Amino acid sequence: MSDDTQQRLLEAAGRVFADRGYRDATVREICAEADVNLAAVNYYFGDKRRLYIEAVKCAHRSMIEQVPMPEWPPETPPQERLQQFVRTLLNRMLGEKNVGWRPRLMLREVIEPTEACRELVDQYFRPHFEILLGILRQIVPADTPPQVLHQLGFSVVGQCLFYRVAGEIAGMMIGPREHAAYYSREQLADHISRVSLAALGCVAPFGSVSFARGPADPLSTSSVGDPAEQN
Amino acid sequence: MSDDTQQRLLEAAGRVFADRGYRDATVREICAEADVNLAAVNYYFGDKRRLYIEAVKCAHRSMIEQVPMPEWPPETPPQERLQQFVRTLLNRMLGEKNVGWRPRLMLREVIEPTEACRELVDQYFRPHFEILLGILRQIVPADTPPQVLHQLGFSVVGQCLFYRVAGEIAGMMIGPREHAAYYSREQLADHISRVSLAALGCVAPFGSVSFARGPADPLSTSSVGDPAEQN
DNA sequence: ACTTGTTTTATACGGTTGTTTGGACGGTGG
DNA sequence: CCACCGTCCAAACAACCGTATAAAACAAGT
Repeated sequence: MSDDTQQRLLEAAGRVFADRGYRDATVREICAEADVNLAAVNYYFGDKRRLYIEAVKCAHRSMIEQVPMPEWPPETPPQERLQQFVRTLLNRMLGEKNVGWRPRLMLREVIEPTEACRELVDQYFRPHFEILLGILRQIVPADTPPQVLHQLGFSVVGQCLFYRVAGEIAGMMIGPREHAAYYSREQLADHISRVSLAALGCVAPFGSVSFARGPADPLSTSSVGDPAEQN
Repeated sequence: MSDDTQQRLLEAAGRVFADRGYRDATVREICAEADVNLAAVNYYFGDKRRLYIEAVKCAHRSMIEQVPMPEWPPETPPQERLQQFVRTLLNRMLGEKNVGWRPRLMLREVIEPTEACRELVDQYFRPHFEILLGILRQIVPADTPPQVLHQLGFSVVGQCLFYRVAGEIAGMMIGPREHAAYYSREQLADHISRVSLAALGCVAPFGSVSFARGPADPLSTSSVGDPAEQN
């Protein structure tokens, strides 16, 4: 039964690559973690590089089925879809309880793409980005140029990615108490959804007060009126 | 004069560490780049790790004076300040013409903080974040809770950070033509400012047309959006 | 039981790494 | 002139890396 050791090797490789990086991770440590012989990596994958590539593929494959995208009934309003999309995205990026190494491994691939990257883009990132674009298309005017739509998508994704990339730094800046009280995944997802929907004009903006008394701008006066928020 | 070789060593270390990573960068390559003897790193810094720490400090120190924050006259409207802040942030993150290694080095430190990190937070990130918070405070209502303000700041920073972290992937997804046409720093800064200001209610939101003439949408008034709810 | 093919093991090899060392060089004060 | 001191250099060191190999263990068909 080679399937067992091969699978165990893939998972151990994913873990070690994720928190040591490609060069820092040694095949010896990976094999020790997987409890297989040192030569197994050469026997099954031939190479450290090919082991890495397969580990990345395996990681993203099992992450898809771990946190699947929600299925919406056809009449679900786009605002609700966006909110749930953000929630799912954040859950994937921050990782589930004991598989936190998977998103970390993918993040490394995002920051400096290797050979495993193109497949990751085609099979993982682009399909999900298309879902997001589909949601946004239902919200913005029909004549919105595609590049604007794309950058809107990147704005949503970027807000989520921030807490994966700089979460530790953010925690340092606000202190542990505020972090513990206001940075759960649900709270973050709610905030990001609200910012995005406000930018899209679906919910009330954050600073409507100073907007109400701003300079007479034909664009802004004709837009969203004022949801009675006069604090 | 040791000061010369020491400084040259620091800069070369910054460059090599930035695009090779800590472990991948060899002291041999650093010394070759700096055109000094291999033993110099041990003579001046004692250790590879301490050389790295000093290189990070040196990098962020010289980056501050490279792209300074704009000085605003006291009556500058916060909208304009935010726009220029985003522009500066983006310029720093994507790097100036021939010093692109500095932000890359700092990004590595953000993603997995080491010993040099706390100093970076105290001297670099927090002061600039405070500037951003000061701008936002002038826009949102006075009774906005601090944690909401902080997360608004993170939403702005996150949108910028995205193009530093995932810029390559983004380029893969949209194709080289759209990237060349719409992803200059000025265009990205304008987009991010517009999204942020729209979320804050300072400019018209993106979906105002479809929002204004759309069917009486129950969501925008009752379900998701009503700002009466407080978390 | 013997052969055949697959999987696992122990061990070895060449190369690269960070670090150390002993001394050469070149000014400076006595 | 000489000893001194900070700086630099070439060479070497021990440790560890990825990879290769040959033999052992195993499974299964005949």
